[in-house]
Amino acid sequence: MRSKQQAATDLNARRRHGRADRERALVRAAIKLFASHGYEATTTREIAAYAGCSEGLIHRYFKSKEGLLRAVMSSHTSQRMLELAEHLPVSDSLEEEMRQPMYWEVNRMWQDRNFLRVALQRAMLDPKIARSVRHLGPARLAKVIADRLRNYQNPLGLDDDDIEAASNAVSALCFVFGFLRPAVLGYDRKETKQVAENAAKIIARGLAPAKRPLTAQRT
Amino acid sequence: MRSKQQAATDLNARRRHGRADRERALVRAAIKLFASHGYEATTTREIAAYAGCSEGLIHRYFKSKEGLLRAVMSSHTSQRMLELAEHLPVSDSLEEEMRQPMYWEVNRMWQDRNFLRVALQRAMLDPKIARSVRHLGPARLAKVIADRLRNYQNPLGLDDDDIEAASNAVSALCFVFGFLRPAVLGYDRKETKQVAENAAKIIARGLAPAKRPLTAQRT
Amino acid sequence: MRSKQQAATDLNARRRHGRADRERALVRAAIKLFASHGYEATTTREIAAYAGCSEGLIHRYFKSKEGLLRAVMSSHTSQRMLELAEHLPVSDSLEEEMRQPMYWEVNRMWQDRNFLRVALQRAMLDPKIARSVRHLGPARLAKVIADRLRNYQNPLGLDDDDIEAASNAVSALCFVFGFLRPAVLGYDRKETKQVAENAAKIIARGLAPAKRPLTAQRT
Amino acid sequence: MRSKQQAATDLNARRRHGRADRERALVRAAIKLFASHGYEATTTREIAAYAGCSEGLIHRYFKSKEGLLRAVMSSHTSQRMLELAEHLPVSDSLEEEMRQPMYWEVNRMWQDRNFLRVALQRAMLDPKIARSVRHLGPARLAKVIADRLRNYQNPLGLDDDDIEAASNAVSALCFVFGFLRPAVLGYDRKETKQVAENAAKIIARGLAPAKRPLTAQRT
DNA sequence: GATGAATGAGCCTTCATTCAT
DNA sequence: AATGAATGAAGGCTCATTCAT
Repeated sequence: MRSKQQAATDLNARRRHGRADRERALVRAAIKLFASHGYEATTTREIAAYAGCSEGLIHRYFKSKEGLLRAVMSSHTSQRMLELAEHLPVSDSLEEEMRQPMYWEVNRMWQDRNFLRVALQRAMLDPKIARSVRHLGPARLAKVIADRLRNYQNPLGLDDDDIEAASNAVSALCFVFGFLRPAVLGYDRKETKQVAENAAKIIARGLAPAKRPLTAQRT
Repeated sequence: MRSKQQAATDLNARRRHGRADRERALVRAAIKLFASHGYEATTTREIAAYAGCSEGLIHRYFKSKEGLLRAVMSSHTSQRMLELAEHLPVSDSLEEEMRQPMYWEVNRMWQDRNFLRVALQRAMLDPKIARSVRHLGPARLAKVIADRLRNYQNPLGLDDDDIEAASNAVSALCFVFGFLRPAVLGYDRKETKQVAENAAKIIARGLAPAKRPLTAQRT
Repeated sequence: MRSKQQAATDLNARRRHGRADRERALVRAAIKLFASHGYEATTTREIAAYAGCSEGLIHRYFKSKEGLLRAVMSSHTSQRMLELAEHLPVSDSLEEEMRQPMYWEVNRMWQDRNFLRVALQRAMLDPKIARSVRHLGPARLAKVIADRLRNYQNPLGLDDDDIEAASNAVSALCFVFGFLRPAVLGYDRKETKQVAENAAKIIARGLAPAKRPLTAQRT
Repeated sequence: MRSKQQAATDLNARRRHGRADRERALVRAAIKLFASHGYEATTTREIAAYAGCSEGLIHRYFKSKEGLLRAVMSSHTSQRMLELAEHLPVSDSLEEEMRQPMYWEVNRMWQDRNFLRVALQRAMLDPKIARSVRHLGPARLAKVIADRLRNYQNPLGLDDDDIEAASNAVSALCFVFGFLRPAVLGYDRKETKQVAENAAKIIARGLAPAKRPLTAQRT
């Protein structure tokens, strides 16, 4: 037989669980609708309807429409940080060191394209959001790549500015070919991925121009 | 003494001029305000006040707020097309062939940053605008660069896929380092320009990797 | 102690009641204001204020100002149809057969004068409303009177065209003396009623000219 | 050779003529458009376009939109007063005494239906207009008929209340069958005219029911 | 806690009126 | 005197937010 207290705990758990579910549903609905119609043009009623719950909940859970937007923004920024570095195996060529994170990131951007649309929209209007996007977005990938290249640096003697430039360039290419072109401008996704890959190769070649080809070909 | 006809012409000219001035003022105000607050959050009153004329004029000239947006969109798309190719001198190195259009474009993007914010905003919400941005935006620069590289191709024997990838990569870098990072995410502009330039160098090197070293070795 | 179900029922009832009350209040306010200022010149704000509720409710309940007008139009047209025929007792003289419906109708028109003003206004501007007014308005009363006269026809041998003309004439007199003159043109109501009654007598006499005088003389 | 003064006079005449023409055109346009769309829903721009002149003229000539309405109202009320009585020949039967003015009036109402629509619209909204319509409208015809009947009275010994009732009834029938039913409610015009005529006959018969038969019997 | 009906501030738009030419 | 471009007040309608149930 369960104690009263335990029953209450269960109830709270259920409640909290119910609440967490609804919150997630609302955030997901908001991402979807903000992404396609824009934040301003999306009504709280639409969001509630899409999430399958009542309009008032938005204000209970998130205080306001803007609060929901804040929840949307923090829903993705927190967890994605660490995923990248951990999931990537070390590879044995410079080209692979660039291609692998790029591949991973291009796919992630496609998955998160709705969130990215919202984030980009708002970053253009709100400097505060712009700042957080700046730290969590391009810098993240560039840092990971730069670290990898630096690990590669010693034997090859890569220039530090070159590492900086190359890693940031790859980060930029991920954004453009992984998100902007296919998800916003309607480019064919396979083609953009291919172009991105080719571009990565060229950059890798440019980073250590004499290295691979010469040694490889000469031997 | 002025003839009647001339007076009438002057009158028409003045009137048309007055109207054209006001239209331009409204379009400029709209670009500025749409860019900073977003299209939806900008009220027609604000636009009229910022442009220094009455609200009704927006509807007289542009039919509706959306009509003003259309005017905004076509205000930049029409003329910029041809400017790029014509203003650039031919240069004697591959690196220069890439750096020059990039330099030109990065500066242009900074000048047009407000317009670009509006265009990007709307492209994310309206597939029709997305399509026109796609054709007038990235494709334009990539084409110019690709043509230049192709002129360079014969003596060097550049691969066609490489040209495609490199020119599109440079186009992407222009967007990110010329607009997105400095104008949206608040990066320092000089730094982004430097990174862009370095990246262009790397790409140029990567495009013709055997070039400098090989010729050097050949001699 | 009331059961949960009953409480819920009460709640629904109260809610539905509350809504029905507000709807009626809005429709009544609209009739009153449309009648005195005209449909176009009446603002939704005025209507809401007069009805004692908020402006947004008009659009929630009736979709638009025009929707409220439609509600106004159907608020009276539906129920009045059958009332007339059923409430009138059969009488024993031709004159009474005409006077009774006329009396009933003249009073009804006065009661509904505001609605009639709105209906007449809109019928002049909207052929669709004109059509419905035509079927529900003059035709209704004329039909009732004609039926009564036809029941009287056999013993008297009334001409069918005469019945048609007389019943339509009475219907017209009701409109003019029951509504137009007192409610629109500001005639004294008692006088117009008296004139209507006298006119009805004349028509009754004209319908069966030899009838009454002859029988009167026979006694 | 014409003197300077005469030339100026001609010019004034032409000018005044031009102005009078334009005024008439504006009034006619206003009647047409007020009648079909209503006063409020008709824009001054539409009126000016329909009349073929500029919008500003309305305010120059009539001071305001309402001033144009006043001009519309007085454009018909002044001249129609006297026409009726003068154009009708004396007839030799009671029935003809009623049918002739009715015929005349029913046709006139059809011709003036647009003006009548405007007048009726405004009379419902503005007591001042209602009063003038009341004096110029129903009273006019009723008076003419009553006078005619009174001329007929002496030999027949008609009751004064009957004359009052009958003439007002005919006036009412003219309005309903000459204007309201055909021009507002969309009834077939020929049918309404026929019904009106038949009703007039019945009233004539009712006015002097015993006349033909009774006098025959009395002798 | 959850609901959704009610609120009202504020938007886009229209249009009578003014005024410079 | 005539034009029609410019004005700005006010209307219908939407929608984030509140609150009674």
